[in-house]
Amino acid sequence: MVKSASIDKNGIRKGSWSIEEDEKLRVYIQKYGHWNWRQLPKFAGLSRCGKSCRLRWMNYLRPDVKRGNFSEEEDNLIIQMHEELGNKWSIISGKLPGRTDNEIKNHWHTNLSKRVKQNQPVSSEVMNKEQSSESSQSEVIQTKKSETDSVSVNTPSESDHQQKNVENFPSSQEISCSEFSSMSNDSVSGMNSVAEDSFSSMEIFQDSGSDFWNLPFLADNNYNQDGYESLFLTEEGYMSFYASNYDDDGTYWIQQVLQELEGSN
DNA sequence: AACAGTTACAACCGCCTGTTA
DNA sequence: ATAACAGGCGGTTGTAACTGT
Repeated sequence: MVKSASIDKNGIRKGSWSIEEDEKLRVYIQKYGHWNWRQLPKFAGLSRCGKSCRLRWMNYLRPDVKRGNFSEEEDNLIIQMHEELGNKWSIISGKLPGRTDNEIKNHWHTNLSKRVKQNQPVSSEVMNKEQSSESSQSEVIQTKKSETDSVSVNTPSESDHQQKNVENFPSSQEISCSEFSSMSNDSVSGMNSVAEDSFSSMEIFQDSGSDFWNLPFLADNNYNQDGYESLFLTEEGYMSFYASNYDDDGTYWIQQVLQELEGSN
């Protein structure tokens, strides 16, 4: 269901993400945050462009991403908001905690747009039928996914690899922002050396004039120290940010939004 | 069982906007 | 004022999985 992995002419991996890549990205962001998407893949040891990393995190790896079938309330809200706003998926996703714009967009194109075209009233009977058949499928997918996730976490070689990458960065608990901003070049080059293992052929990118999103962070010394000052978000702070934006199933928010929409009509 | 058609969704691409120097 | 950068958005594509014949 995903694009097969490939490597483009610049040595950038494209296509489906492997479990190892997911784990590298997840571990890195949970530890350091996404301080700079362009530079992140290098420090995380990923042969991906920053844009690809951002998308993977936002649409798949983020801890608050809710997966599985859409509830009737969610469907109704999407249809109603799409009537009002059109294809403003990011705004719509903002009203559906745990749902990404990509997911909503896909769901719209594969299910809801047809339903709307056919002018089918959203009958709860039909919905329940559909959902029960859908859920049986998605449950299988979910089970498979969670299985692979747990396997990846427990793979020793995988965790060793992550450990290797992460160890070279000072932990967020170990170093303050001010301390880091005055880090020695040795420390920084130590970090760079991590990525150099993965990007030893970085020179090939230097003559590329393509869009910056497609390029991994070039191994130069002109790093922006200011940028690093916001690097070390604590994991707790990061997680609490997300946690504060949604409740368990998002039902409360959906009710609120539906009320708002009804009120504005 | 084999093949064709359809569906679902992860991922890519190009463009736009906001920020910064 | 403006150019470059960084992040974000929406449209589209590719393909695994599913369904029908």
